[in-house]
Amino acid sequence: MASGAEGIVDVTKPSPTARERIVAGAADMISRRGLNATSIRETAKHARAPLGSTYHYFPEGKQQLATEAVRFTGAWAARSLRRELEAGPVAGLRAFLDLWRGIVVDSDFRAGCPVLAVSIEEPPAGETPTALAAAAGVFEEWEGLLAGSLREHGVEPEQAAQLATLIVAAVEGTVAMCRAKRSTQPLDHTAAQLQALVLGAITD
Amino acid sequence: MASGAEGIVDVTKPSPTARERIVAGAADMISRRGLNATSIRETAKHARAPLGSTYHYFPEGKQQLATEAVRFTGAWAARSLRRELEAGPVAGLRAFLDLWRGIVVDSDFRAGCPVLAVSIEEPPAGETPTALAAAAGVFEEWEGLLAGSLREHGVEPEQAAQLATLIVAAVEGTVAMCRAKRSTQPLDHTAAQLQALVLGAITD
DNA sequence: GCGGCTTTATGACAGTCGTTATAAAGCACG
DNA sequence: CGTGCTTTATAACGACTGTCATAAAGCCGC
Repeated sequence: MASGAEGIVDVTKPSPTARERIVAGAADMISRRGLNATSIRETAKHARAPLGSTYHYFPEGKQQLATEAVRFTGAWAARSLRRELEAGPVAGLRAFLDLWRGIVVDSDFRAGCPVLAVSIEEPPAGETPTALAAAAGVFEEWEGLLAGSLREHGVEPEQAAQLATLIVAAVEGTVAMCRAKRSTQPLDHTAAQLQALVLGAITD
Repeated sequence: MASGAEGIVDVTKPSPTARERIVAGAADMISRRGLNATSIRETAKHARAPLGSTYHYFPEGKQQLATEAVRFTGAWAARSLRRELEAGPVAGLRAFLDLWRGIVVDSDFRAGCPVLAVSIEEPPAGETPTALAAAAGVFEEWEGLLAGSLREHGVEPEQAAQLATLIVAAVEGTVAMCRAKRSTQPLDHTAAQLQALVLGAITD
């Protein structure tokens, strides 16, 4: 059975609740198949939870589940990013890259970023689904963390914001390219370029 | 009705055949909803072609249609890229960025890149769908064009290859971020950073 | 033990999906 | 006129979808 979710699940908690398992499993499945191809039935089965439970925990249905999956992944990456950024932007960048490299490699190039997957689903006319808004928020959180660290190391605010956007966008795009090519070479290329870029931007 | 396909269709050809309309429409729909959410029925309706015609022109079904849609988009972007790169890597980069900016803006942040959309669909166990392989080929073609131009302007081969990967990945990721945020600001950030990067890398 | 809440279980609804089969229509060529 | 090929039309197949309703089970504090 698909076992990629374990990479995202917080292993410090020994026995996650059924609700947490559903969210983590949904994040994993969305990162593999996209939002539309992820059915609530399989999500429940993947978490060994009954279908009824899904609508018990997420009464607003699929949108709510997707929204929580996006936020879950966002917080998971932000946690790691925040921790590693204490050692500076280069260390944070490396951690961010390694995080997604792990997802891609461990899944044999079958999983990626669920936030990206949700971002490229066409919203219904006239409205913005909560999951899409959550994806925008996650991107902003990641960018904010990176930009803040860059500023703390002497990068001008505007330059820091631009560079943070580039980092997040490049990593997301690179993960997708790695999946298509079934190779980590794009990640190697992007890592080298981004590291040199950050090194040249900071003042220490 | 959705009218984003016109941006991709070659307007120099006055009356595209039914087959071409189906492919262009499929590329547009995949760029909006992803591969799985794009049904053959709607693809046919979108191209004002009967469902039966779809299986007449694409006897291998959805995979074949997706493959041709990916290649179609890849060739369309490569054509523009090749033309603008004659004026140098900076001009090529700008054209590549503007190309996708147009898709995003004209669709009111509802469309993106179908190549990326196909790249993030989980392949069936053990095999690589032709559409996914086509996506990898398109990425490689775009990277090759950019890297070649960079080399012609004095960039070392390895550096050129890495920078080309970064450009393609960043643009793809940025387009997705623009859709989530419903804003072109990510593209502005990425454009500024990539332009400065290319300018600093070339020798003229 | 026992009400009252949370969670699970089961089944059904109307709809869409990819795909195939079969037949009708359009149409160029001799 | 007719023959043969391309294209369209229509219907059907089994499978899957999100969602909801309803009932059973589990489990808490009292």
